[in-house]
Amino acid sequence: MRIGELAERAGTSTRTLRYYEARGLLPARRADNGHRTYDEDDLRLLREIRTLQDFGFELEETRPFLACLRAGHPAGDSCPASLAVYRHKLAELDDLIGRLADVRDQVARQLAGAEEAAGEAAAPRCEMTP
Amino acid sequence: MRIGELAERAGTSTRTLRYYEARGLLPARRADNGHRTYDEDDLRLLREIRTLQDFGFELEETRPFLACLRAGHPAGDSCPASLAVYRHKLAELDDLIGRLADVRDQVARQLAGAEEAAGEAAAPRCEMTP
DNA sequence: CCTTGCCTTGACGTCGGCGTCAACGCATAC
DNA sequence: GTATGCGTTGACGCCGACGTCAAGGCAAGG
Repeated sequence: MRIGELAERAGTSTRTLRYYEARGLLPARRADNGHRTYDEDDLRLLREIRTLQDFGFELEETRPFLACLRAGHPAGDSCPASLAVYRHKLAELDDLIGRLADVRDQVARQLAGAEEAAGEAAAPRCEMTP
Repeated sequence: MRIGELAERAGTSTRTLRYYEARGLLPARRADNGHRTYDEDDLRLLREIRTLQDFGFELEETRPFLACLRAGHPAGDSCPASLAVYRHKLAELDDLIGRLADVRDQVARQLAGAEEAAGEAAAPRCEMTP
């Protein structure tokens, strides 16, 4: 399988595959004419990368999962190093979500306060009106 | 007040102030020798920018708040355009937090599944042991 | 006179994950 | 012969908010 076919089957681009190879994530064998050659295992590895990417993992963080698959394990997360990445990402997500929730509440309060101030300006001294 | 003093009083850098001027956010008057000159109002505007930046607002999104202050309003969020930015950011945050929460749960499930698989491999057929 | 310290403009570097273009080769189909 | 369609490498562009360095000016103090 050449680069174009692999890209299409994985729903990505040839540029992406060359980039992964340059980063050492997904090295390719070469045909006599210099063309990159891939097999079904490469497709599995590529899909592992893409899945993790969709979850927000950085490329570097996918390495343990790839190593795990290459070592013959049934899944990319069958190895301790992969689990460590999971835990790290989980902590990262919890922290981020927490901070975003704080910001969200502060913005909501600012908005509520500003809306109230605008309402008072539009209809002042109306606290007792129904 | 010159650029260095303003930067220090706002807890930022001179580079940042020049950047804001280049973007048209915080223009400066000039002294005879070409040095930028700022006053207390500029400090207020700058603090408004920094506060919003800390909340994750983009620089472009701070413009309505600055215009509001320049128009003489008591707060940057005393104007409808600012409230619109608040609401937009709020929706953005809710969306982002929701998607991150989804990812978080999926990662957590993956982790749980992988840990269970690893546990079974280490101590197989132990469902009945206490 | 010379150093120190503030200021000026201009321009390149950073980070991640590619997109996009250039210029080229090789092979098959017409 | 040539048009089409695959592949190759190299290199610059993008996004946002600056950091950092270069080269220079100008004023006060020793």
